[in-house]
Amino acid sequence: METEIPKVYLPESIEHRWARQWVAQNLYRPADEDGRPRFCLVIPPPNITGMLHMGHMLEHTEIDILMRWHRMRGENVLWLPGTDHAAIATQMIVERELGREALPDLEGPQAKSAWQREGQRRRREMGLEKFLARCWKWKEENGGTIRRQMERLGASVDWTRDRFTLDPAYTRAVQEVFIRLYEEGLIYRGQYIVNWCPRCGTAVSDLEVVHEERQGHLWYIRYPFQDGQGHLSVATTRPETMLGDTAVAVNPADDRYRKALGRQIVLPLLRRVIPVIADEFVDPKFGTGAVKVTPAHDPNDYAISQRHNLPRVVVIDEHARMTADAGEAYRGLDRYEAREAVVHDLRAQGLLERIEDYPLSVGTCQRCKSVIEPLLSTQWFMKMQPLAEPAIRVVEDGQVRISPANYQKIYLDWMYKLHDWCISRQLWWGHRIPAWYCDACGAVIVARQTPPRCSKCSSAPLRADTDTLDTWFSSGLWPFATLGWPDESEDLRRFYPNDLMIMGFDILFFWGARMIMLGLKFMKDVPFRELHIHALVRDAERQKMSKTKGNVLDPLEVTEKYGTDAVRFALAISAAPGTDIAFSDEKVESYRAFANKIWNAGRFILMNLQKLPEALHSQLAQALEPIPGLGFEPMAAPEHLTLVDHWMFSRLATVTKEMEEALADFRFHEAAFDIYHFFWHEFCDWYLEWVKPEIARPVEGEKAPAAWINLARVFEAALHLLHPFMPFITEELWHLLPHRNAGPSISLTDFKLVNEPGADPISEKQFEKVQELVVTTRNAKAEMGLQKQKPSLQVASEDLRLLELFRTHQEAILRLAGLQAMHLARGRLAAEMLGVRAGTSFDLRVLHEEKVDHEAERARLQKEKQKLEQQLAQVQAQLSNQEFLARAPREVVRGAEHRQKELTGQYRKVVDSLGKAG
RNA sequence: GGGCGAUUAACUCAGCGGUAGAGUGCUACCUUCACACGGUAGAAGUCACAGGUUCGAGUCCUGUAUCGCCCA
Repeated sequence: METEIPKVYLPESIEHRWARQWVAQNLYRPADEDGRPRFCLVIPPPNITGMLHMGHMLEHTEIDILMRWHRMRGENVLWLPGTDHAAIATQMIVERELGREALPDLEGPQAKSAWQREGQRRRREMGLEKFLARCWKWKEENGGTIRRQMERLGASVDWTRDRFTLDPAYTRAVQEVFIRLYEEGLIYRGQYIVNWCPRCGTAVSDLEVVHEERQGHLWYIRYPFQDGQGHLSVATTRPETMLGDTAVAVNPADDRYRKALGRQIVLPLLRRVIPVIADEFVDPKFGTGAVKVTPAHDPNDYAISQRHNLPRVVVIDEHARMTADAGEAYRGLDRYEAREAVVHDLRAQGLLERIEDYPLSVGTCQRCKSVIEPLLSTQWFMKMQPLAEPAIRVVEDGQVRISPANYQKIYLDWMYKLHDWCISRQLWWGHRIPAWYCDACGAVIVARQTPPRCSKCSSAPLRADTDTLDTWFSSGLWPFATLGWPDESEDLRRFYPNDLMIMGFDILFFWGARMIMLGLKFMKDVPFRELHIHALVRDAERQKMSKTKGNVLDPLEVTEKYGTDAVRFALAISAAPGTDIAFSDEKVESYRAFANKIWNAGRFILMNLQKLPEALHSQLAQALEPIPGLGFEPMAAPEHLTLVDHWMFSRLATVTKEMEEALADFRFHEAAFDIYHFFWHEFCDWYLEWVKPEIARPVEGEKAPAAWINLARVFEAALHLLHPFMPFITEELWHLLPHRNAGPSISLTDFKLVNEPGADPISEKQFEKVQELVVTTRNAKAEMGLQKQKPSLQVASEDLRLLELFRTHQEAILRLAGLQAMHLARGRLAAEMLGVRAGTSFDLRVLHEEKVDHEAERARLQKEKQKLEQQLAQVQAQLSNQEFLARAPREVVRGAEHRQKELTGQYRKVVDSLGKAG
């Protein structure tokens, strides 16, 4: 029968098909409650504006591996997908679209910001309702990208539970949380300095400000005393803010300024009279030790103003332009134009003492990179202290395990010094703050429904708050709001707390911390038992991937090129906890080769299977099923198991257990390496090669040969171990095998993963001896240039059982080592014969007729001698050390003695041979 | 300024008290009927540096250097 299985694995020919089927069949919707343990993880929701990047691909690969692993263990698994409305990002995109429609002819680098400005203008023109309709339209048309990408990559999520943070049900949860926190006094409204982005036109939280080191200046300005007697010099990085100064402050302990305290100063340019005050906050070492105080434009100065009851003069507005209070000369200027004008005017008046270069850290908007303006503004805040305390406790006492462990410390450090969180945003796309204002009496009313009139003075109508909530506010509820909260839903009961959360470090505080705080607050329990932080994917040069650098890889593109499984495997095997991943094409190529290897192993088995009589297929099908409670123990009767079978099943059991332990600890790289090594270098290189003749031989009769049953069983088990890492290729191969009750997917078949009693160390040791014989022989043949020949071999050993072992497996040894015949004899081989090799417990000699290259042989022996001398010196030093003998554990000493004996034997042999060869 | 992490083969990284490892690359040989995205064999490392603890240190401690990240 002709094979139709291609020689080279072509992922593109199968992946799309399986991806579609998995979704169409709702394969990953968890079953109704049936007594099995459940395993639940909710996705860290990607932005609707986004596309999947390599970070997502790594995140989803890690999650998917664990989901599939747990599913095969027979657990009822829910991986809940969804997306985040991404307020600022979405609004920016839609505004830019509006701007582009209005100014279609613009081009060049300036176009973007012009469109943005025009779009903002048009947004206000069209009003809230129309703008939101436009956003929803954008979402419907573009927001599905992530979902399509996830489907393509085979993420085993339950699409029937897909969630979006602006879903009506989710919105209700957000409102409910706001109202309850407000009623408890944990949310309040007030006037404070906030981080204001002049371009986005909204307040942002501390976390959304990115600090950048920039080269700036320190301007030293003279502030004359009112009495005309001298001046104070103050240093500032932002001279334009002097227009809002309402004091000069010095440290009370600073003797230099003792006499200045209490005196009045005339603020240059504006001629406002301001006092000199003493405040502990002032650092005497900064600048001159005297600092200007600008309460409306600096958070520290604001704090000083509270302590000293200073006025607050706003001189910069929400567009970063100077206000009327900045003085007629500067009114309307941009903050940087104002800086130049102020410096110019000060210099003209002789008040600019000097300018120094000064590196400073500038806060920029995470979203649009504009320089953040600290602005005095009325906003809504969440009190963090009462929420943070329990969230600290659950991590400290291990109710939430954060891994890798060093992130636990980072989390705690951040939590200890948490400030109140500014949660209101001057954006339209998002969750409206459920607050209304009575202009008649000034009352603030927070309510679930629009109140018809003021609850205090009964005036009507009321003015609705136009602000929305920080997007991260809604994501903080994700682990329970996605499951139906505030209703006491079935899902909530079943799946909360989630078992696990996997996210990138960049959102540990944005999401991780807030999920823990809000989960504890509203569910009275942690949101997840474990929080795992995955690595960062960098490019091949270890550079961070970024759009500006142009080194961003599109996972879909890489995937189409090499196959999803290869990319997943490359990511998984590189994902050592705590290390970033340097991702390169070469790396993926090598795991594409692995996929190809798997494919061809399958191809070999399937091609030979096709030659078997149909009747035997059902017997093999039986062999492909796990034994309940035992998993993939060998099924054939013991008398049908050869050494290589015992060895293989033992390795299978050990590798399974190692993978289980590695995955439980998020050591994806180890689990991936374990199966890689097992499949390629044990299953393919040894087992498959060993049983090849049995498999290729035509079978007659009614009974499937034991070799076939064992091989089919090991291969089936290996496919299961590979499946979480490489779902597509394993799915395809699995369906080509003759299963009795084939289900829709390998991922839904139970696989008993831990199989502890399966290990068989005695068989492993024996097989290793055979391997040593084969490898040593190949090595000797290669060294003598006899690769193409089939020489005979002499083997000698004092160990009769070893000789018996070799005799039993003579056929395979001859074939694998490329020999014609093997002569076994008791004893050792005389070293003076050329071509003798000493193994640890046997000698061998390749018999050959060709002339040996004496020079090469001598060089090899010299080198061998040197190496052995070195190793011997090491062991002897150890064994001659009385302290070592006295204090080291006995098995270590015994190991050293054994090693010394072996090395000495080998060394003598080499020296003898050298004498002969020289 | 405060904190954290890294430094191991040409490259990318594991290993974290008891004989230095892998993948890629490199060298030689092999187109043998699963696979050249393959097979067989091989070469390749003062484990950043300096002290210390220990019978024994890539592995633990201290310091130094270089690089990276986070926070202010």
